[in-house]
Amino acid sequence: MVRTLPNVSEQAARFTLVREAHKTEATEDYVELIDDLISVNGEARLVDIASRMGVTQPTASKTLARLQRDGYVNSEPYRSIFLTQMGKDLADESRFKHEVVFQFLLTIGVSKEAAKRDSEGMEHHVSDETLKAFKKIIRKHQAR
Amino acid sequence: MVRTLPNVSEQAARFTLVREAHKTEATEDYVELIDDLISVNGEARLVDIASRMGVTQPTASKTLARLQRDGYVNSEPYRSIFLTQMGKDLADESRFKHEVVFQFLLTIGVSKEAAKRDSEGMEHHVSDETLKAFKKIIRKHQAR
DNA sequence: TTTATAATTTAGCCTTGGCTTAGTTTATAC
DNA sequence: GTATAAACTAAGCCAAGGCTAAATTATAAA
Ligand SMILES: [Mn+2]
Ligand SMILES: [Mn+2]
Ligand SMILES: [Mn+2]
Ligand SMILES: [Mn+2]
Repeated sequence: MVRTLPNVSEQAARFTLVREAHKTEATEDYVELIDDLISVNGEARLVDIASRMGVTQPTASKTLARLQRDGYVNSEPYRSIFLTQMGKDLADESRFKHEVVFQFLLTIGVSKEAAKRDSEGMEHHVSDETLKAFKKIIRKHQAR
Repeated sequence: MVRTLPNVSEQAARFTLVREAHKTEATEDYVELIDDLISVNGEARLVDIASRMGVTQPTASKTLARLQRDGYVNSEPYRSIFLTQMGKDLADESRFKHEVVFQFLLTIGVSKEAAKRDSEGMEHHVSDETLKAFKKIIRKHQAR
């Protein structure tokens, strides 16, 4: 039972914000993965990006073309993928947020598997304020 | 710095799961809103659904046609929207999950505005296990 | 060094979920 | 009871992000 409805424009603004977040999700997940591949494998190949994202190679290829168009990556045809400075910055930021959410879930007693799964989606919808609250709780827990 | 990469198929499965969640997001948000409109206004009109979702009427109309096709709502042309039993069940489930996430954020000290904003996105990526952990913390906090 | 395999791209298809513009129906006001 | 306004639908466009099938390029093996 809902007795009152939220303010129309504020509710609309929230849904709009979630839609904005969805637009940047693919970008964040891709640059984070590319950065991980580079740091572990020395390079990021399309075949690995595709298999780790769980999509076909043509799908990954098309997404990477968008990322290149938008200035996050660059690459020569048939060669591996590099991050631009902008891409590297976004990767670092995304990984940090992802890690905080993951560690937070572990801290409140969620299993490692569930924490991995849920943080992959939640990370894109956590504001700086909420992230700060998460960090505080992680810190408090570590200090015991 | 990432020293090791996660298992390929497990990582892929997590991304696939997030993509699955995205597919049901619109449905969950719509049926929850429709149910709220019915319980407060007595009926759910397209014009209100559109303005509260922050989209144009044609966009809402098309989405509702999909929901009808998929068995969540029904309606006659130019008339208000009704939930099927399946739609009502999903609305209840969605609202409950949404409410738990919202209350949880308040509990850990996030402001009401940020909690409203973040819960609108997070709700769709929270597993039953995480939801249980959230509920436990809310309960603990209420008991003081 | 040729040949086979693996990686990548190209082309073309689909659904979702946005939009605008224009037409139709319903409700309201006079 | 008719005119106007509001609500809704129809048509058509677009981008993102999935897919398959086929062509191309690069790499590895014989
Ligand atoms: Mn991430
Ligand atoms: Mn993610
Ligand atoms: Mn909700
Ligand atoms: Mn939502």
